[in-house]
Amino acid sequence: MRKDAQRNRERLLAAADAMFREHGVEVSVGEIADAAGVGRGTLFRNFANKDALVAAVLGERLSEVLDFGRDLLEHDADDAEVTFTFLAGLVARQEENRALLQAATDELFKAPELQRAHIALMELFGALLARGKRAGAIRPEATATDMLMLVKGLCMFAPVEQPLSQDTIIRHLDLIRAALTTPAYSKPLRGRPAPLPV
Amino acid sequence: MRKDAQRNRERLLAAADAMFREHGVEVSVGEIADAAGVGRGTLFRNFANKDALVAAVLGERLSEVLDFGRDLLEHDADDAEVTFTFLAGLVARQEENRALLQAATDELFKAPELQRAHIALMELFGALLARGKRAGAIRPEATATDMLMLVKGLCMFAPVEQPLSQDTIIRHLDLIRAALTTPAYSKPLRGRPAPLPV
DNA sequence: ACACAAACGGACCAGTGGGTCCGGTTATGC
DNA sequence: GCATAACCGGACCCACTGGTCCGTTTGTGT
Repeated sequence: MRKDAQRNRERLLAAADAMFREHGVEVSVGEIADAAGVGRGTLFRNFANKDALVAAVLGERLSEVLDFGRDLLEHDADDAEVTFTFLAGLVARQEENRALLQAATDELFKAPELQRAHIALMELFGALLARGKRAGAIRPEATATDMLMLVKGLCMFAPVEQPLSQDTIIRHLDLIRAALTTPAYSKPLRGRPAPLPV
Repeated sequence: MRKDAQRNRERLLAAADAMFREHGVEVSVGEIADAAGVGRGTLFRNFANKDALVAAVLGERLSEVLDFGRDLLEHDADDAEVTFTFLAGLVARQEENRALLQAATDELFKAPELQRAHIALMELFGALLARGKRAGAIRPEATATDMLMLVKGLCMFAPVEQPLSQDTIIRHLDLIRAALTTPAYSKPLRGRPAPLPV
């Protein structure tokens, strides 16, 4: 592979990533190519079609999340809290990834590379929950799927163009906590009046 | 207003409703007009633009939900459970409305008619929760906004084309219940192994 | 029955999307 | 430094979208 080719591929990935974060996955391939400073032709030579590009970027993001979670699993000693530490961290950097997660349809996950990532993610969730359960902090019946649901709910809550307020995020994290926590460990939600407009 | 005009308007609303349910709010106006058996011109004479059509249908759906909730509020005596009865009912007919709810952006809610509906919805949520709290079943800090978040999370969980399995729905309802319920009232989630594929 | 406004519907428009193609350019092995 | 294949980029293509326009049809009041 010629090195200019590789450089262009990286530029494309970086540009796509940036555009997806900012404008959602709907941005046109043209805009991405422009942002990367290459022609459309180059884009399609590197990625068979737009979905392939999305999948590639999503794959990168997922592996970051996996790294983060595994690191936590290895170095965080607090069994009762790891899950929530993880979720908080996830959400902190989630604002950037919301667009991708929203685009993460089943269709996209047919790519074998992403399938592996997904399985790995579920295993990670399982491992985190297991520690919480061992400590008696997480309901024994809670599953990795539950956790995925809750996180997805947060990501999907609003369209990408409408960034989530800090308030919304905190509130949502509290809800997730309440849903997963064992009664003995449950803390009251932060009380706050409900603002009427969405 | 000529009566054929009115008939066409109703046909359009019905067709739009059906198409939105089945294919999501992305269907083109052309398809909607075709399904209604009228020309595009007729569509745009009744609704200034596509958003107006979506808003009109969404308004109808919302008012159904409001009716359902208010009825429950009036006739269901079980304070501790009304909220969950409502949610279960909502979700039962939610499969049909998911597309609309997913399309319910802030942009859309600028229509004053929808703004009123939204406020009414929040008041309904508030009233339902209030009864639960009175019975000690709902966490006192839970707000209408929380409830909206949880419901939205369920609706947004997957794209419209991918119908939610009964399993997913039940599971999600359990999570919502866990998140809103007071420890004293909490029941264990239905335990079920986590299927790996999304 | 008739006249006429109201309503119709589909041809049409401009804009935008993903994806292709090919004449020119550039890195690389010799 | 040269030949050559890999690689480039943007002009181009077609499908499709929301929205407009206008010649034709149709309901309705008299």
